Amino acid sequence: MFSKACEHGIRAMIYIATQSTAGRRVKLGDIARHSGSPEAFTAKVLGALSKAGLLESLKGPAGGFGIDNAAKISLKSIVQAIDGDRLFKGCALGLLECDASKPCPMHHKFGAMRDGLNDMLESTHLEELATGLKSGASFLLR
Amino acid sequence: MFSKACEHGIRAMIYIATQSTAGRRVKLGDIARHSGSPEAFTAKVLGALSKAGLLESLKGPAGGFGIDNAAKISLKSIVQAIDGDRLFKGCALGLLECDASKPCPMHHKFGAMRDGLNDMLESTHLEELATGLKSGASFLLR
DNA sequence: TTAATTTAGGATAATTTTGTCCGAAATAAA
DNA sequence: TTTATTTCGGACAAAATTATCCTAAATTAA
Repeated sequence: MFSKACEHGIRAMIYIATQSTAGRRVKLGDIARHSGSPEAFTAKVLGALSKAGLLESLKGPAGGFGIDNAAKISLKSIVQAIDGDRLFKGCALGLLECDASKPCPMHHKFGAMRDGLNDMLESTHLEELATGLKSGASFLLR
Repeated sequence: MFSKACEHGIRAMIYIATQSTAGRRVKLGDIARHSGSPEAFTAKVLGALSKAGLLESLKGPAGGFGIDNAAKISLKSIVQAIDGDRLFKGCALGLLECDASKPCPMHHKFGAMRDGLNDMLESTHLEELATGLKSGASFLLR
């Protein structure tokens, strides 16, 4: 469903969100450890998320990554920043073009499902996921 | 969402279904041409589907591939034969284990969406897709 | 039996994705 | 200023996926 890069990215973002009270920064090593992702690869993904404006980063001692508006960051924005639009706009059967006027055989059946995915990702924000994680209702490492 | 192999496989199966009246066989070259897939790679995928019992194949002149129960072949059975269970059982965030008793932060939100996907793939059968294609309501090449 | 046709399957190649390594740049503190 | 720390970014490596090639095996027909 999501690429590995995206899975790493989402997990990292959720962890960062749990730690980002009052502009506090989290270091890459911490993030990788607590989100179960390889450090160097996570750095790449966080770079993309930072470039997309979903994350603040600062170099040097006392530097690190931080999120200050977790309530406004949707899962969709993260997925889009990493995996692009393929999940939201691409044809289920891989046709280069596919729309209601000249649909692939799965187009209509797929549409409803995709709308559901889209709604879910748009309406889910980092803050609620971070809250669940902090409260012990959910987990990042298994 | 689906792997390329799976996209090729579904397209090929739909085309074969449109041609499979009364035990008629379709040749690989035909299938590849009409479903817009690379021939040799499609051969691999069809091999897997044949091994899974979703498809009959016969060697030699007058040989080829055929489907005789398109009404009973669901999209899900095709996806499972090629991509396995990852889409239906894997954790959205890539955790090795993830269930309601110790869920990842996305587990519950993801569940509803996945159920929708599962239902759609289970309730959609080759026959109806082939019918749509034959009638000109949908297309395989673009 | 021989020849032609067609799938099966293994080896190999190309591409993409995933992941690592390392030096440069920035920043803060001593 | 120097040193330590940390992200940034490019090059590189490994693994998975996608795709091709070629020979063998099966089957049909001449």
